Amino acid sequence: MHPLSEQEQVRHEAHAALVERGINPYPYTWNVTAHAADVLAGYDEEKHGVPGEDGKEVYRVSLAGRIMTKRVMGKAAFFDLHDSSGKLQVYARRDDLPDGFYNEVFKRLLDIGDIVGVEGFIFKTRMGEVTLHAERLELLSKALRPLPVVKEAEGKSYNEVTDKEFRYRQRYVDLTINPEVRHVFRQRAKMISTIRRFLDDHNILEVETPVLQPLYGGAAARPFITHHNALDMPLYLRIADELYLKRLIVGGFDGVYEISKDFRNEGLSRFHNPEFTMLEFYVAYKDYHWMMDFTEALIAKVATELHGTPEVQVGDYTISFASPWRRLPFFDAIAEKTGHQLLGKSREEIADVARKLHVHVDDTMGEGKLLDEIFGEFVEPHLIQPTFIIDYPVALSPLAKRHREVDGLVERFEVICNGKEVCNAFSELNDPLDQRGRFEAQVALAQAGDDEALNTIDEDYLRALEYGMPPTAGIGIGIDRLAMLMINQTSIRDVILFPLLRPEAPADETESEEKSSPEA
RNA sequence: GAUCCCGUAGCUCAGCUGGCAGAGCAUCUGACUUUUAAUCAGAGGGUCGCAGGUUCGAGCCCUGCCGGGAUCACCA
Repeated sequence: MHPLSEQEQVRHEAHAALVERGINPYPYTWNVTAHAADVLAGYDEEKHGVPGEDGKEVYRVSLAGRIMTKRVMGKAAFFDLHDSSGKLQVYARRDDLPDGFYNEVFKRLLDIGDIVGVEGFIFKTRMGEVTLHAERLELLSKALRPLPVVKEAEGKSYNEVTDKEFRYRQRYVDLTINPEVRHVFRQRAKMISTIRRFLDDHNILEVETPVLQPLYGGAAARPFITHHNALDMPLYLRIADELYLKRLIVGGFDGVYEISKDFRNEGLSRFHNPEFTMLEFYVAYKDYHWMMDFTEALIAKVATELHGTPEVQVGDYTISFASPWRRLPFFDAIAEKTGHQLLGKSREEIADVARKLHVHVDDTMGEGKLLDEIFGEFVEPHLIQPTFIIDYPVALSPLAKRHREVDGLVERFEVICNGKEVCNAFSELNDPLDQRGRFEAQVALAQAGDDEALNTIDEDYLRALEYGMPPTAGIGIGIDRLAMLMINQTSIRDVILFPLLRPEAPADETESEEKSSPEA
């Protein structure tokens, strides 16, 4: 065990003293009849009175939560009880509690951070605060570590824990002391349940497909590799769900969706966590035009559920998710921002323009890559309101269907919002011969050294397509990035409960060294 | 992977030109039966991220390492 701080020693001693008195510091249940927020909403000064007051009803409740502040004044005390809904002040009086409890247990052995159950009646103090007058008070869980104490006055917080590392590593503490963090994750949950309900209501079936895959595909990214012992074979953690979900469309479902963790073995940043949540769905007999209408409706619905309006404040911008969103062809977007129309231009012409625009160019970059660079630098960061960028070059999109009118393009869109990609969707490529050709082009790229291109053709996926996949529209939506927008958070780590961090140094160095040393 | 910034008590932070390690909250002792950042009186609490170096002397300067943040690179 780590060496105990002074405050921890005090708490360990309190724990022992409680046991000594026959009080179990970790009892089994407490009958909760109300939450703090219910009480604050439900108390009515006209109607409710203290026991013995004529013509008034006594509002009795039983709550449970953490002691977060303690103001002791001799024979009576106030403390703030925080539960999942908020906080309620409790008034504890020596003479209203069992003999000795107030002086010897409450004052001496209960600390900030301890979880307690309180039963009593609600009244309003002289200062006008709705308060629970305790008639019964029990310890439900002793906190052996001191919780950082955050004080508040007139809407301002003092001594708030600001250290991001502390907050991410000990998210349980972050959630306990920062109510706005709980709010973020409630909003995230609401966002996901809204999406689920919307898809369910449209008869799109929720399915589960493999996380462990013998071949990975559906995106360009480096995978995590693991190993199955019994089969003695490598397995990859999925980087996307796409190819399995489309097999299910082949199988005859009209629509399927999956909300899943995907894994990409890449760097960490404000926008990237190695495991992240992806929503993908595929709907038969539809194309990307239908998908744009559907996506607008879905995301506007999410914004409205969360905020009561499709307008969302994101950083300095007010972003409106109300439909319709602007639909802007990829090449027109580049033309608009740079003045160069590159549609139909050769690789060399595009490279010339890129050089003129001071975009880094080298010989290994194909035209797709060059266009992507120009787009990423001159267009993407400037699109704040949600915008459909449509009709991408074929080279960038090995799983998308060729454009019905324009040669060299595919029917694909991305939604860009607040300067970042949130969705990627296509009319799905269902021609097995075309798909084989695109896979072969990927393999060629991989052999040329692109470590993100697929290096193996998924023959089973092609076999599925050869049986016939109906025309299908499909989309992937990055749930974490959508959450960042919807909840106005600037870092993906603030919308993921336990983001990946480097491991902490072992608490006891000497012990682990002894274990790992063969000579010890 | 690169660059810049940060790491001091449980928490928030100060620490000057290198000269005894500081404050508020929390903790402990005492007072106080409607307080609310409760108040009043007193006390204790430190591997200054880690390891070296320079110096009579290092929280402060130098080097390396560890951890975090931001930006970039990477990222269909």
